Amino acid sequence: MILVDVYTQHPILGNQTLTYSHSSFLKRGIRCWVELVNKKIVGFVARSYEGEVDFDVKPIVSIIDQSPILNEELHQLAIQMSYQTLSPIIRCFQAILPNQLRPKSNHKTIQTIDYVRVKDKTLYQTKRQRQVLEDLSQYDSFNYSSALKKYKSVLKNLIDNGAIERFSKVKEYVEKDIDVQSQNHRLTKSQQQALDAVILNESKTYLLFGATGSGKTEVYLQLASKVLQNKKQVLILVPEISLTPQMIERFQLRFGQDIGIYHSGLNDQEKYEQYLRVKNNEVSIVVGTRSCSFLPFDNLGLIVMDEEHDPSFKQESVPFYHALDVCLWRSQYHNCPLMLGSATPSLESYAKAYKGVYKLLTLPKRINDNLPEITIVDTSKNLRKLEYEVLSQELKKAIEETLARKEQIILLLNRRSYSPIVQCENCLEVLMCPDCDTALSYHKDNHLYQCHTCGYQQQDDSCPKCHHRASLRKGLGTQRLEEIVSQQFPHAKVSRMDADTTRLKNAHFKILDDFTAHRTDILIGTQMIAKGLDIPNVTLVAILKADSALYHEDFSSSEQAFSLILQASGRAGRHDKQGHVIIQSFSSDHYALQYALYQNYLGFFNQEMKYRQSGQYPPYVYMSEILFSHTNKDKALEVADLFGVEYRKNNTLKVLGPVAIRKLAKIERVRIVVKSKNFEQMIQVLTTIHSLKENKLKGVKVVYNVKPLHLTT
DNA sequence: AGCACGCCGACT
DNA sequence: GTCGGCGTGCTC
Repeated sequence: MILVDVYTQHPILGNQTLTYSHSSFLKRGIRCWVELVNKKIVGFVARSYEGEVDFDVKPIVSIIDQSPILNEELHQLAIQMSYQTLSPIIRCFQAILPNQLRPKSNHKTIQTIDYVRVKDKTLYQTKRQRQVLEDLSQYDSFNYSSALKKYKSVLKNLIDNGAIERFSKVKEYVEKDIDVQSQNHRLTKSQQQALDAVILNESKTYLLFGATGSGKTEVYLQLASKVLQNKKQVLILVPEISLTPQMIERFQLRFGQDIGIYHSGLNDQEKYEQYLRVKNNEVSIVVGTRSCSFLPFDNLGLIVMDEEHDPSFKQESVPFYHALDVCLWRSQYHNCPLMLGSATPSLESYAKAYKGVYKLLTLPKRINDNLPEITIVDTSKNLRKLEYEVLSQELKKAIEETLARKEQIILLLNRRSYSPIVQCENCLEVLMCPDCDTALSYHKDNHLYQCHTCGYQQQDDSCPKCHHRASLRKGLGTQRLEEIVSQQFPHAKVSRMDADTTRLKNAHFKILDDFTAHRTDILIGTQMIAKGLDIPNVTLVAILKADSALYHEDFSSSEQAFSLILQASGRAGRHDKQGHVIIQSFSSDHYALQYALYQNYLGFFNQEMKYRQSGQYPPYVYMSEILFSHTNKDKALEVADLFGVEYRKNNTLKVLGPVAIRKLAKIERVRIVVKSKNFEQMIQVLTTIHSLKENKLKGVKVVYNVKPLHLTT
């Protein structure tokens, strides 16, 4: 009997396969329909062989693919990723494949378009039919629905006769015509040095360290055109929000239509079209976000990861991979350089560059030599005043002056909603989400109390404790900030960009477009507007609660705050105009703010590395987070304890926890953190203990977040 | 995850 | 004697 082992999308089966029978051998990586407890699900062939088993095997229902849908490289990558992230391999396949091809049970069908073509020109009965055949024989193929509109029933008759054949093809990307701009792009001396330092056809990682506006993009562009001349492919990864129309345009103008763009604004079909263009070698340069790191290039010559420090490169769900690890792996496989670029590199990357693991390339100063002036306003003095000022006197004055000069302003506040805390006016009880350990936020636009972690909303504002009205709205969110700014500056046009206003497809493009075209004066937003924007007329950027990132104590909170301020200040005065940055903060003497004030990355790096060393945090150790979840807290704790005891038996690991953390959508969660000096060893210990104890889980779900960027709260 | 099996209390 | 509560265990 021919047996086939398949991976299936099944929550409890980790990397175990199920065995089915089939009439012939199947190559690994072929998808098929199989039956599992009366349900038809998609399976992914792991291996097939001749053999017998002692249980009843069911036959494979049907085969989906004629040939494997993952090439050898991506198959190996999936195996590696599954090992390093401790995630089921099927989840890695899913991450690698475009949604349309994912081995789930409910995948959508791939869109096809129907065409007609002439098969036999002699098969006509009427004059009209002869005419139609004559018309259509001019084309290799003709769109079916437009042919039907044109020829109506004559076409149908000809199809019935067999004179015309109807067939379908997968819907394909239609190439756009773009004029290529062939100007002379002069490089500065340091840009040229950076460009010359990169060795093509060799797997090496470079860190291009340069402030915003120092011309990193031009280095990428010139490097890319060198690689394209060698007939190799280029992958450029950017954070989602940096993929603005201006950025896309810049690449398109340089390389013409031979470029793929991949962002979250595309739907599954559009993403699949881009995927096919890469697979069929129709495109040799792609600019896109995290998921692009898996595109099926067969001859990569360069990978660029812009804004390398950006947390959006790490996926915050299973398989919790970091695009940087994927890029490192692919750079080795294709023997090509990997270039990381940032003004505020992650501590880990800069430390590697410092040690010589990565080659450090520095772009020293802004092209126009015009750094913004940064001011810190200490709002802790304000606190004691009766009326707490949202906008300090200094900030108000700066806004007025900027508006008077007809220049634009960005206000950053890392909290959406109108007010993030709602209290009962009688007993001061805070309104909480019934399903999560999260306070409800008040949204003024729809008068709803919403939970930002699970999406729960309610209209009722009665206190669950004393049934009085909960009408004390405390704290400041972007909605309220928008209201205050509009009141204080009635002549300014204000717009807001946060998760609430960008929910609709392409909504953020529109908001940014209006701001770029100066149809709005003041843009208020959460940190999504801190990155990538390049608007010449913005000369004032203010961060309203710069230390909010420093509050939730986490090993990386200083790094996040420092990077946010420097990224945001990079938005101010990027061209000939003098920029100004105002930072409002309660803890103005914090070193992250002080080093940001002087734009001193190296100073911050050195101080932060001391803290990381004394606390034994990354990059001095490798860290993993293990999350246990169940509706019942005691059950989750019990299983976590079991794992914790095993971890502690291994003296190469430092183990923290287990501790119960915030409940999320009725699911109780328990966390263990382990640290190790040796990455490989850490993975092996976690893997061994997992296989030892996985039969003791009893419904408790375990997920691993290897090398988390921050701890789960 | 679902779904069947199974062992104990409340009820026609 | 039966209906149904949900604890336990399996899925090729």
